[in-house]
Amino acid sequence: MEQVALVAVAAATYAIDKPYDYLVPASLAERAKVGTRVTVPFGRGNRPSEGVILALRQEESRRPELKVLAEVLDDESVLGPDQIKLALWLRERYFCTLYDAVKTLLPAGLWYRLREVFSLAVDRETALDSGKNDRESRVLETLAAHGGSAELETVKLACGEDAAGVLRELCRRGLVSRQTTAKRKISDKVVKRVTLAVSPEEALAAVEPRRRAAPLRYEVIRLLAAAGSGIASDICYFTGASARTITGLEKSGLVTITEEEAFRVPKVSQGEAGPIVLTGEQQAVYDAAVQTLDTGKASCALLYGVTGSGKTAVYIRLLQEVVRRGRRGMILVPEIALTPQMMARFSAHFGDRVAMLHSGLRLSERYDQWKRVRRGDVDVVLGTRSAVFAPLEDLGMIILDEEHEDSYQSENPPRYHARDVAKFLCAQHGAMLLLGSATPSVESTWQAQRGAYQKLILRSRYNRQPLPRVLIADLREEVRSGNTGTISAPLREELAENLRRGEQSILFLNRRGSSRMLLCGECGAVPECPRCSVPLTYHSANGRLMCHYCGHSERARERCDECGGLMKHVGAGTQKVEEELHQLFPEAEVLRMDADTVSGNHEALLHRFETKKIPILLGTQMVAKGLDFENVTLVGVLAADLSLYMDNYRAAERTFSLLTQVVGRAGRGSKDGRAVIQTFTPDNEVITSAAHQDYNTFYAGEIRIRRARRYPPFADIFTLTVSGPEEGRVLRAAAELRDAMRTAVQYPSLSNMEVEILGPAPAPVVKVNNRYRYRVLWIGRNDHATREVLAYYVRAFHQKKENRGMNLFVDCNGAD
DNA sequence: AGCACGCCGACT
DNA sequence: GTCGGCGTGCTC
Repeated sequence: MEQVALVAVAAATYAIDKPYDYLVPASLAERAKVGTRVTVPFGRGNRPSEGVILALRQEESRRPELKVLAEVLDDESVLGPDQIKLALWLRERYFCTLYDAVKTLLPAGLWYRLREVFSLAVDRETALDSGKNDRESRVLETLAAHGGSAELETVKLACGEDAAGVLRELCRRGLVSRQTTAKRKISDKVVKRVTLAVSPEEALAAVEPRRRAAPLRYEVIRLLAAAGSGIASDICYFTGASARTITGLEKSGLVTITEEEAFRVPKVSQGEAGPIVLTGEQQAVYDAAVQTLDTGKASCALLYGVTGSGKTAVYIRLLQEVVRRGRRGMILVPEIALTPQMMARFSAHFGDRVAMLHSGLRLSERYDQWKRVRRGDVDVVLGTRSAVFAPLEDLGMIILDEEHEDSYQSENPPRYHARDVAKFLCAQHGAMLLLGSATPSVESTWQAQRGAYQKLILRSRYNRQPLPRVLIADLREEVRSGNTGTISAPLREELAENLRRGEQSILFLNRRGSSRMLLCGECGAVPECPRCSVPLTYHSANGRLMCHYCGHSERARERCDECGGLMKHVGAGTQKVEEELHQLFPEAEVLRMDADTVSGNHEALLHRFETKKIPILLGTQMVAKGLDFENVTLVGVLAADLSLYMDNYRAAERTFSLLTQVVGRAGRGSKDGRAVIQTFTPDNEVITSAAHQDYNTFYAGEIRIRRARRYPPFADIFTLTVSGPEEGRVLRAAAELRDAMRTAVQYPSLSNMEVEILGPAPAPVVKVNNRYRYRVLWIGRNDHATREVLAYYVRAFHQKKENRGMNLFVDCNGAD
């Protein structure tokens, strides 16, 4: 009998991805368990690759073509049978490789980096005499210089990128041997601290002569001379240097790098743990949900609850009930930073039986939490998007709070949506999925309307506050009356009124990104990223221009590269608005909050706003969320239309949700609130219904449009993006893809899919990292048959040799 | 993707 | 003859 392992191999690309069979040698039979990570030889060159054992099989006869498992990396399985099923589902659903699927569902702290170490297999003298050409000699000398063995990366650094091929040749001749070691990528809670190894004067003197040739080295030293020492990642951020520059400085003996314990995330404060008393309405919702839960069948409910209706209390009671029934539960939130109160409440009620998983944790801490879940030490998981992969057994309920939020969709591939993953898990476990929101996604409400989801409603605000009085300011009239500014007459009056009363106001500039750029005052040139088709963003924290797409960074110049004119700052416009406010109300202090003024601690800024009673807070997107101030009685939306006319089917939904949230901010305290919405389209139904906090009207209008235009939920939109370095080839390949798919959907077997294929069209940002991107849209149904067809085309695309150097990826109902 | 194998021209 | 360029096809 032979033992055979089915392995998901990291080196397998999408086109050739499948479980590969490997022979388990007797020496590894004990440790090679399902769900353990392994290394295997792969491809013609048998280069070592990571993998995960998906299954084991006993076979009668020996298959001589099978290769043998090289190593087992884990002592215990890291992947349970449920998770293997989930990985298979992820692959099918998001067009990624098995291994990528496995990787997304394991915590990042668990990952190993493979290192290849090459050693001289003969004595030093023989080795140094054996080089057949210059390249071989250099490699052998490098190995000798490193005491006989060195990592592949080290050799590449010294001898160039082709060192790998030379080393292979030397291995074949028996001069060099290769070992593969697995090393923990993230070991513990440590950060790298960089300290000057010599006096600041000496260090500066050392780098000064080569200041022109090696400006980054100079900048790093200058920073360290001023600061003494710093964390490596911070130094890279402020100077634009790479990690390599810093290791280079270490080699030159100018700095030392030490690892030190990173500070821990502050402990969650304990909240009140008294029993939760539900209101009549909350109780009714709770009862209905428990009834559904007790059927033990997979189900989904939509909890529509206006802001302040006490959804969290219902969540906690339901999860307590799930736990009481011997099952476990999960609650997902869009962004943990905004819900410290929720974390406090959960730890108060579930104590150490709750695990918190979110981006604020260090990798090792996340790993620790994950291990607690896997051991079965917790009943409830609270976390952000990726927490949906926490390996909870006996799952009884998953709650998605604010289910309409975009952050539930991953922004890097595989671009899973936590709601869809949760739905799959609930189906597997016979669990209940509860979606909560004050402005549910149109898709979810549609499912509730047609009866596929249970409908649960919380109508009344907890402390019975009246809704704010909303005024819509018509910006067209302002233009007609000669007001060229951004503050309309009605908003001006309300602001003056608030200043008189000593109450606070929040002004909201509804614009994404909140970025600033530079613009030449003379010729109008805007510095663009050399690799992407976007303007560079100005960061005042380090005085540099940076690209948000590829990470390119350069020093900001005072004068234009083209004409020598003085550069001006332009931006999301908060600064312009700030100036205007100063002119209108010279005596009033204005607190501006955008990416530029915040730099990481918006809590401190908000605290100042609250305690110092600063009259006006002006900000971008970030002021819309999680703010709750007693003394704020006026909220102004400066340009409600801005997010409305985006090229995306969800623009209306997002705008409605945003406006509703912002308007809801006014008058959370005891005083009456007002809101002013400035718009060029005062009759637009999205804006008027948001002003009245009228979800039903918004929904009725929006679902009509979606039906007419065949947008989700009436169809699913697959985006197939072709990318590559040459625009012409990318465009041609995309057009060919479109033609091939159009032909295919006319086949009788596929013609019932009712598919529409559009494109190619350039992606919103056509060039990223020197790669052009064009898209083809497939509008149809996201069902198994369709995914099979699309998977076929993705595979075919990668197999075509004309498409070398190009890539194709698929996304369904994506965010942009 | 990454690698070996094979086929062809240039050169000792 | 043989070194090395690139085109082709496979990965348990």
